[in-house]
Amino acid sequence: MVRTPSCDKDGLKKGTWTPEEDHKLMAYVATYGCWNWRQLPKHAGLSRCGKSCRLRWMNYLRPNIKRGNFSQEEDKLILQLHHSLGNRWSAIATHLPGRTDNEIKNHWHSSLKNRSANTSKSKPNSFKNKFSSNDEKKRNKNVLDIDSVLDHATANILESTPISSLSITTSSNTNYKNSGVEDEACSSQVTAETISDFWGEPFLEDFEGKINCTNDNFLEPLFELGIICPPCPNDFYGIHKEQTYEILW
DNA sequence: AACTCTGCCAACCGCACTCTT
DNA sequence: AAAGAGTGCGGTTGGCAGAGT
Repeated sequence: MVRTPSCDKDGLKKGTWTPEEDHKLMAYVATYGCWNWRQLPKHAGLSRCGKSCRLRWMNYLRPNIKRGNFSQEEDKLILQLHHSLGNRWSAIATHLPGRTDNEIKNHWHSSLKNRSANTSKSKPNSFKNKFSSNDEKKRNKNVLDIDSVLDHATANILESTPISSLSITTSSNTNYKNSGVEDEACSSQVTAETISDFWGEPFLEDFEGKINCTNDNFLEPLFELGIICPPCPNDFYGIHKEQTYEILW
């Protein structure tokens, strides 16, 4: 879980992310998107490798991440999918909205693997519910006040970017150690009044409220922030080049 | 109360794949 | 076609917290 902060040979920080680092990453991604994970930490003022930033964003900071206990339906689905897909966690995760491959993988190794083994031995009701109130408490022990993060992001947007008329609606729930905040799920809205042609750079806009994608990496955050929507709601993360996306603002 | 054991899970690592030049 | 860069994925590690003794 919590790793002792340390630095690698390049002076890049490793280990647990601090709230300050999360603030920086969220503010940067909310403003500029994740256009290049390798370059991102440098521009965001983070002493982290791009890989670490990507992992942190994908698994914890991204909007719409679902935290807390896995429901029985989710467990059942994971078991079914694992039976047919094997350890292809990312493929399994696509069937569980809001769950990350890492979370599913951890859940499998900590709980479902044994359950699966027990089931195969035909031992109905032989396992207890592993998610006691203590487990739930543990899961929620480090929840970040996402509103404060997004307030911070808004401040950064206003201070450092020329983006205008940007309206971002997002929700998330992120754990922190000793944050003292226990919201299970938070939502917030970020509004900025300035804009540049930044958002236009990676796209070819046809001025009819549509975007033709030329760079995959720019679209996902726009989906997640509710700025554009894909042609098909079920294709939220199925970003494709040469496809037209609708602008929501 | 103190110590040990165990479960959980955030984060790292290395490999594979895709894309660009 | 080959090489390099960037990204995604799955396996594994490390350490905290709670349970047990």
